[in-house]
Amino acid sequence: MRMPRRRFFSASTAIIAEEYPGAYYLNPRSFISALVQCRNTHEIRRVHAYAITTSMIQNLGVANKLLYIYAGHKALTDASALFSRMEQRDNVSWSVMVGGLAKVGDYPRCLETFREFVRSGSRVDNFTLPFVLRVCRDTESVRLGLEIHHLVYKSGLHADVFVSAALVDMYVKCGHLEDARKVFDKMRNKDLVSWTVMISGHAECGNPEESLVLFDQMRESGIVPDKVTMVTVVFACAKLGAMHKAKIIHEYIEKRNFSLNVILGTAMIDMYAKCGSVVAAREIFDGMKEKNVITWSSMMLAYGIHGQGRKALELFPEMLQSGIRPNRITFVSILYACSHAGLVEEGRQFFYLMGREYLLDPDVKHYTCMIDLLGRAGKLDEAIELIENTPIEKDEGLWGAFLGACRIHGNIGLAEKAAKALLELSPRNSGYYVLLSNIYAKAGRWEDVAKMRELMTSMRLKKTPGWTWIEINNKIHQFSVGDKSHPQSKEIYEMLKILSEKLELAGYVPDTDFVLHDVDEELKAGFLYTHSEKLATAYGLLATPEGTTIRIIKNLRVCGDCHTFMKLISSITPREIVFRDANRFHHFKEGFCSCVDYW
DNA sequence: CATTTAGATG
Repeated sequence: MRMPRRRFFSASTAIIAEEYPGAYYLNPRSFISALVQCRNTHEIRRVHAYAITTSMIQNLGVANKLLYIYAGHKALTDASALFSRMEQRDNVSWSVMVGGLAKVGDYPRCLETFREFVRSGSRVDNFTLPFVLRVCRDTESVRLGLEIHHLVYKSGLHADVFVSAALVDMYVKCGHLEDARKVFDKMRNKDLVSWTVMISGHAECGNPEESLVLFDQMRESGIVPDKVTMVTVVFACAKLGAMHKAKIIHEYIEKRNFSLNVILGTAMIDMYAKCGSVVAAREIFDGMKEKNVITWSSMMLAYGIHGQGRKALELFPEMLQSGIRPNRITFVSILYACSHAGLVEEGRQFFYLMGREYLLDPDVKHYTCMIDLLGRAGKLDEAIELIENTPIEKDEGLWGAFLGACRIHGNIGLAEKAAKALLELSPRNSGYYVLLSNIYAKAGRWEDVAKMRELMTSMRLKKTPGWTWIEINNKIHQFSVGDKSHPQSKEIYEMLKILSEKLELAGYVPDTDFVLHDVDEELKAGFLYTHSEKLATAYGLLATPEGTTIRIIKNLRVCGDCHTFMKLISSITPREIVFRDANRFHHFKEGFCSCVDYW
């Protein structure tokens, strides 16, 4: 009878071999191959035990591989135990330990191990440095990053792409974009990873336009993007909100046959939603084979920011049907959708459901949605009661939502309460002073408005400059209040003049409550006419053929007067306006806005 | 025997 051929290259073989100690023929090479096939910590431990009984553990390659495999399964306790018992260690052993600790996020021990490594007199190498650089990923640890950067230069390792790419990544994660750029510019061989890190860094630090420029430069330099690059580019597009660019990126992804895996697909749902097309987002969603809880939550949020709360709610049972359990972020999306569509009862039900059915304790984000939901609906007393009775710690977002609700309903007493809390939490954020000031202005309390202004001046706070931009012919045009820098500025202002005359005939009265200063009405109206969102709208009307949807984006919340203005534009011209503000989308059509005037 | 980059939160 022919015996089946023995396969030595599997964990099970090694484990069987353990029961047959005669199987001494396993050499280090096959041992390592066997290790790679272990599926869980339990199997690794059995092979480890066998390595000890056969003395194979004395082989440094075997021991290092064991360390590596333990680390790969996040079994750092096992790895540390082995590491501390190893009689000899080389750079690989140290690197694997440092890397493993960094990966599971145990930064203190990672750093401690790295220091011990340096003290042991070993030379740091190009493998250890990228690992230890992972420890530095916030503004506090950037000092250590600088130290390591210095070490890199002293050791001459900056020539290594892995080391340089890790340095670039470190600076980006710490928010030091200029330093990242410096290292990046000096690289000789800029690799795919360092390009990708630069692209995501710019998107995260508020310059997504530069991300897209870098993406083009990367391709020009002959580097072919991979899935990860595409995710970061899609993320940049979402930040930018540029529909035209989004379509180009989408076409590129299709042309290059990138498979729509769950991460890329989810990023694209978010991109289309934030570029103003919930329909396109839904198409991506429907076309995805694999969906996880993040995919579902993103689609619900997409409906939420477009004010289509009911559709977000419809997805919930479908998600359960497909076997996905909601998590806390799913509930943030759901509650957000409820609040932006005025679905008070539904929101309440989900708020209780999350605790009762899914045993998720609502956190400050969920409370914020509830405050927003109740506040918009005018239930300010109920909202403040919820705030005062909750055991959770209240943050800026929560009080900010409440203050916003007080503004809508003109409740000065509660607004002052919210503002007091906010100014304690964040005394240097000018937005809250402005908001409170607007509330005073609306009530005609000009003395209080003046006080707020004085306070801001004495603290040297400035209003965050508002800017609005519009994408025309694949180019981005940006406007600030009173802006005259645009080459077609003259035409834009003429257009605004014509529009305002037409609108006034249609019954439009400028709502001067939205001007901070106590100046006479005519002058106030003058300020209003040059708000950045009006300039961008006027330019959109000028530069695109009739009937084209105008898509604009603002970095702050839309001004109330501009909101009225755009509603009227959509009634006197055959235009739809899709407007993204810092908070949500407004779809203006035939005189109405999808937000039903709550925002 | 080892190395870096990825998606959702008023």
